[in-house]
Amino acid sequence: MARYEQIASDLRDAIVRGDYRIGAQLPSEAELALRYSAARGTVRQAVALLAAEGLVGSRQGARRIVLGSERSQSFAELHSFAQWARSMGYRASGTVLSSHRRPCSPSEAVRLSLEPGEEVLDVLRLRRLDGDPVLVERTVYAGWIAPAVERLDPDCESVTQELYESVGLVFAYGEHLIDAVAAGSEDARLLGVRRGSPLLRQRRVTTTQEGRPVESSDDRYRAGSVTFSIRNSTAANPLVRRAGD
Amino acid sequence: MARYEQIASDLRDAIVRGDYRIGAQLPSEAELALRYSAARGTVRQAVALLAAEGLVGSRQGARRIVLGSERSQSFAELHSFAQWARSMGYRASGTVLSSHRRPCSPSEAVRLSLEPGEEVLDVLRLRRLDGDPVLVERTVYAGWIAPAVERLDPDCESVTQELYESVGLVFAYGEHLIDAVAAGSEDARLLGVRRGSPLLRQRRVTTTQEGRPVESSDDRYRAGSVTFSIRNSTAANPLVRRAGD
DNA sequence: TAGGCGAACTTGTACAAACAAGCCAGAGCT
DNA sequence: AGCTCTGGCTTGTTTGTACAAGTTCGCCTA
Repeated sequence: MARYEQIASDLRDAIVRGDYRIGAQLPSEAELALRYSAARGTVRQAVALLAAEGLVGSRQGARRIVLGSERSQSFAELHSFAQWARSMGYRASGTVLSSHRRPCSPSEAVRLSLEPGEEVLDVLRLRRLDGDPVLVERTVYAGWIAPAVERLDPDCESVTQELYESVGLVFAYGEHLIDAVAAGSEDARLLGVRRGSPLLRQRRVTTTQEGRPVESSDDRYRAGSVTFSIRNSTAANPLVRRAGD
Repeated sequence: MARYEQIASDLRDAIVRGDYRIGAQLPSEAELALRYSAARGTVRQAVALLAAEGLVGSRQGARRIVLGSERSQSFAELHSFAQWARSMGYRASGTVLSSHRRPCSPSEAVRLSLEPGEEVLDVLRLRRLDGDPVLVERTVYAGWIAPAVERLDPDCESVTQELYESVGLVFAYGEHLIDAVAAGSEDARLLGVRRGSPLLRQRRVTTTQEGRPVESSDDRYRAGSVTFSIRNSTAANPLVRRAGD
């Protein structure tokens, strides 16, 4: 673990613990540098990390202030339903309802950087939290990873983790589109809600460290089961609004 | 504009223009430093900016790669419906349907850092895109900003901009919770959809540069009108999943 | 008392240097 | 052909320095 990560971690703990309340000022960079016997640049990297997490804000000339005190989860926990559920104290389970290969559509070819007509693997999964159906996942995997996905246990808890352990695949980057849709008849049946009831939809494309697209997925959460949370600032602006389709 | 912002801007333009395709490698830091006659640290700040936007990814030892090629909007455009709409080429309008003062509830007192029972301003707005009703906004403003809000034109296009011009108020930080809900009868009537149809809900709390909460809002978008988009990576992880409520 | 001014403090930007750690391709070997 | 290994390249981390730019607060003055 790098020095700046240690410092960030230490400060984060202090904030989460309540040593610095929301709205309070953080010590100056010079003071922190002295306290941790590090150069000012190193301290800046540490607080930049906290700023990116939305825990602290800063303005030139004024002390940094604490904006929030909740620990945000790691990328792995965002990406993997199972890992997220576990960290929140839930018991996650899931079932593969169907899985078959087919040629990719033109739009999928673009999204996954495939040749037109190349083969993909289409998987439908139902995911549960503490036994309750919560999420319908329709995932399209690029052909090159399909064999590894097909070898997975149909009731496998964490696909992300299994793929890492079996073939060393790491999900490194993701793009997410979030909107609301009405439940179709299949969605409704699987999630145990009425047709037309609201679902939170997350469409995502995930790529490896090398930038190679792995999967494209359409995930639909039962309303009320899951909320997405984002902190932003004039400096860091990850969340973007788009016109619908 | 800082040197590193110029460099970032230049690289961003090149990516958006297509000089570097998705999946292609960026020049090395040393080469960029030479090209721009800047120190390596300055170049690193520039590419860190692009990485935060999700345009490029990086791994130690290997050249940086291009992940996306779409320009993402600024914070102002995220926060202000009107500014976002304008940048996308839409015509935004809006109407205040009701506006009244009342004592704040205990939960609002916590969210807005108010004393229990302190006065707040409750505003209901309907927003349109090219004339079509798209968004119902239920906003609670902290008492100290209420007079300025009440002075606004009821059909004011951009609240954010007006508040900046009239009292110099800047929205600097925001926390957003995104989920899906069914339209209530009021929502349905205002948006012209059926009761129970899906809406994309964005609850947010916005604060000033000093970390002082200004407003807490419950915004409901008609399904299909707006999509939220986020890029993330193992390094930068702004988006977080939460259990419902 | 209200306002203006300035000094001290704090964060932002930029440069330079050095070493660590990981990636990759080509040389060389089996 | 296929494998290993090594050297060069590239990004990551840390330190130190200097100056720019914005904030804060006390002091002085009108």
